[in-house]
Amino acid sequence: MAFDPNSYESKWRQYWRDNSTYRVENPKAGEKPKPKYFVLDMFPYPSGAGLHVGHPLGYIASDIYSRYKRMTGHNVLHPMGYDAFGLPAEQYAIQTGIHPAESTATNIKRYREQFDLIGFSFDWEREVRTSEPQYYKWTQWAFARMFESYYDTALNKAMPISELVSAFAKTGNANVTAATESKNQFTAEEWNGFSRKQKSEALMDYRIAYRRTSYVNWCEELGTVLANDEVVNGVSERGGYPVEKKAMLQWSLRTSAYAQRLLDDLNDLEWSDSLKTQQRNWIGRSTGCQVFFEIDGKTDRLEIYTTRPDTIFGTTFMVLAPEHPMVDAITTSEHKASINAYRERAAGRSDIERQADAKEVSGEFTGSYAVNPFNGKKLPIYIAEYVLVDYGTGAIMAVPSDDERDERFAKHFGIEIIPVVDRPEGSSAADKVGTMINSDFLNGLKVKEAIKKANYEVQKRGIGQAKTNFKLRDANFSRQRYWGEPFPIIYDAEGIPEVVADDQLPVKLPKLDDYKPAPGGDGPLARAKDWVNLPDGYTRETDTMPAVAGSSWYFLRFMDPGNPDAIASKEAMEYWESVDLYVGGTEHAVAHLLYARFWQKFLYDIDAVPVAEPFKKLINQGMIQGVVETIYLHKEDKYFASADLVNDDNRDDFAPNYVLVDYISDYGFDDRPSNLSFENIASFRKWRPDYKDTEFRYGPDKDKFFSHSEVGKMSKSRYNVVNPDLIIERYGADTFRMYEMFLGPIEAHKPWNTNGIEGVYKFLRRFYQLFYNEEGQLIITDSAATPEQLKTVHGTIKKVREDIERFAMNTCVSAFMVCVNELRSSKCTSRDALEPLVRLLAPFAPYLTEQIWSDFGNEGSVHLTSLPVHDEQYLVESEVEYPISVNGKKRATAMFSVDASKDDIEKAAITHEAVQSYIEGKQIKKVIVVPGRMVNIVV
RNA sequence: GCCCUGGUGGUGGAACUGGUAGACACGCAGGACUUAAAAUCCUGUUCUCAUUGCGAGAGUACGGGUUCGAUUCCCGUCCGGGGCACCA
Repeated sequence: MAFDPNSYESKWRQYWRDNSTYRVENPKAGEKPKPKYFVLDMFPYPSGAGLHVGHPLGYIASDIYSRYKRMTGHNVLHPMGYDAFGLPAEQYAIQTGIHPAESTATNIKRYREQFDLIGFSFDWEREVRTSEPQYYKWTQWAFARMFESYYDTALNKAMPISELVSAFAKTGNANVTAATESKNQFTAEEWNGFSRKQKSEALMDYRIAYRRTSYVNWCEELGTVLANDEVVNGVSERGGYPVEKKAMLQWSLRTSAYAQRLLDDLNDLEWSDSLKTQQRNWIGRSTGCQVFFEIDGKTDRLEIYTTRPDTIFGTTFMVLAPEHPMVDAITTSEHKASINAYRERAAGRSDIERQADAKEVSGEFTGSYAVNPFNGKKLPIYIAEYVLVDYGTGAIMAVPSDDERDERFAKHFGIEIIPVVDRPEGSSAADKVGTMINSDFLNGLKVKEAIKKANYEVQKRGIGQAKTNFKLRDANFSRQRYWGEPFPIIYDAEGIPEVVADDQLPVKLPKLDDYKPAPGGDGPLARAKDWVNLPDGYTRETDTMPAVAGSSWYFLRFMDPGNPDAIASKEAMEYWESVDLYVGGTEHAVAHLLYARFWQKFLYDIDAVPVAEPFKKLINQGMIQGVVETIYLHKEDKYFASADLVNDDNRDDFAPNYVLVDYISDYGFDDRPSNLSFENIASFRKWRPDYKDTEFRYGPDKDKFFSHSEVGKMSKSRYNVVNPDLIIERYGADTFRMYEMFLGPIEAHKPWNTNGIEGVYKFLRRFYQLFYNEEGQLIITDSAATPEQLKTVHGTIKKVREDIERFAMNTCVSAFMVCVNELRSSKCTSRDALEPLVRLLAPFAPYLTEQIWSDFGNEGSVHLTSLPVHDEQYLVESEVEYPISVNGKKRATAMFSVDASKDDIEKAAITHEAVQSYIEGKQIKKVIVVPGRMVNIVV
């Protein structure tokens, strides 16, 4: 019987399922547990398109690693679940009326089939879905705890809000060390005199989950608010709809309070540098100085933030953000009209418009002046868009000599420029080098010393202090959507928010007939009157949580998925602790990973988890890209033109149309441009009946109709999704798995092509043929393996183990190929040599190895055996081949015994026949012998 | 603009701490088997020159440097990919 994966793969799929081969147990009380290892994949959003060939890349690598760990004595937690809340299912529901839960369940079923097909070793008994009430109960529970906590900046952790309440009652808020943006001050007497409502509002300024009016990214088309990272180039990431700034009452999480810890704890993680840098940039720590400037003729002081207090003598004007709260108070009557016009214009402009002319200089004078605290100089106060209201204090001291933007502004408005740093040639202001000039007591100091001195002086004179700033903003946590977690929040008749009691959780989503947003910026839940209105005049919050909520802690639930009393039991948490290896794409480098780290730290603070970081080691798999194929439709004459008829001059006359990639021949070849054959054109017409009579115009090459080909993301809308099912049907899952690994390093981005898949298929067939004859009978014998064969096998064991450990699955595959090629040419049939190879290959090709293992007459799965260990004795060489170089250029090779002395090797090398012509008549200056490596003769 | 990455044959890639550049695979060329094709198997395949045989030289984006020796380390330039972007 010839090699035929289809003949056995489905059998083993069923076997693994029936026998729960991959079930993982938590250790029982009193039992001495095996060392644990937690391998996690970023769980997918179950979209309607199903898995494409890009998704499994990371899953396969982590599956191999999990199997490797399992076979080397570890208790491996390797679960999978679904990030099941999200926008697409809801939009689909709006279009079709099908409940998101229903379409999501359908999609999940499809995903599961595909997962099973590929042969992943997930423990499906631990599956989680973020949209299940028993899961989101704990999302709500964590939110409730955040509502009931504040961040103590002295203790550097979250604390119960009740402690803050008693502190307020005793001493007011003047001395509390709590993270807040509020400037309100109140005494104990004032606090005690507050109404319930006033107290509630005051506490909102401190809660870690809090509600405030903030400028948010409002997307009218989607009817919801979006987070900054859901907005790309001023349009929504999903759908590409315009996004505007809007002031709305929104739930937020005080992520900014955790900025320093999120930054510090990065250092100990085994993450790539680029990823850590991305997180650091996002957190955006800067150290500077907060300084108060008096305003001429006013009692109010203007607070600014600068990283360059040394340049304070170069300040020639001040700038406020247009939205700055002090603008009204300082604008003089004759400037009111123009200031208001400017502010209106700024408010009406979307981010994309602002960015488009970021280099444009605009601004408006308020008519007021600030006073430089060091020299009393009067400084005109402007407002301008280039100062952002939500960074620092929303106001700056402008130093045109040492800031590019200030310089542009000063030149545009004809404002004085005073040089204060004598910079060396070729350096810029950002380099912070040079010597201070025109700066009174700072003169003669180097910039870095001057910064320290200026900080000191500011503090001494009581006009400010050194301060650290972060770009990281609080997370906006409200969405006006249906398909997300309801907030565990109710409002009493006065509108005071309260958390829903723990025993009332989960707050389940109500049934709805219409998923469209309700009018007035309310979410669809506002339509569910029976659900919203509670006895005693209470009402429910109608916003829902964003998609990041459920994914911020799902890894914890896998530790103890069914637990009704906690996220997971204490024992389970202490045993599994955190994720040892996390594999996923870079698209989640910032948002998901940052939120998950924040969530974990909060849970750590309230003693709900034992460690403060969720993911010890992280590997980013690259994206497998698709080929995007387009053909050109003439806009006026409505015919399709072959790509060779389209050039830069007439390109605008054509509208590009994506073509289903299946209809394209020859893509991926440089010398044979992608094209549609006659049959393909017929298929295309059938696929798009609206074009069934459209003419296809050929270019000079009359045989072929060319399409335009480029590499791009695989997506349903580009019709270029390659489905793994078809590959598996043709070659089997083992080939698919190994081919994806063989494509290259796991982190690399690469376009999908099947050019090399035959090579991997051939390899597996040859592996099979080592064990079976053409009739499908085992041909293994008990004859002794030769030393060469044992060397091959043990060398392979050693290399594969090392390469798995450093996640180099591609070189593992080639090591297997080399091994099989060698054993094949030496006609190896020895069980001693071949049996370990079955176990070694098992993590990569689970189906074939299981079949061979069973044909060997073994009971039980090969995947529950142990990985072979290499025996060094088969690898020791008596002789080593040394390259002999002359002046670094290899000229000959020679064999030397491993224990040959340096001197012997040197002597033999210089008398070696092949090198004579290179050293003849020249003086040998030096001979370098690296034992076991090489010889270099320097002449 | 700033930050992070990467640049190796016709192609995907290998070379882990500086030590035989191009493993493995695809593709291509030639051969065997076949009436023929497919499949399979064998041989060759970095480039240039030479070729009757031995060979010789160059070569890891480019230009320098350190070193006995550099794909690997350092400096500069160019190009690709990703992220951030008026962050004071």
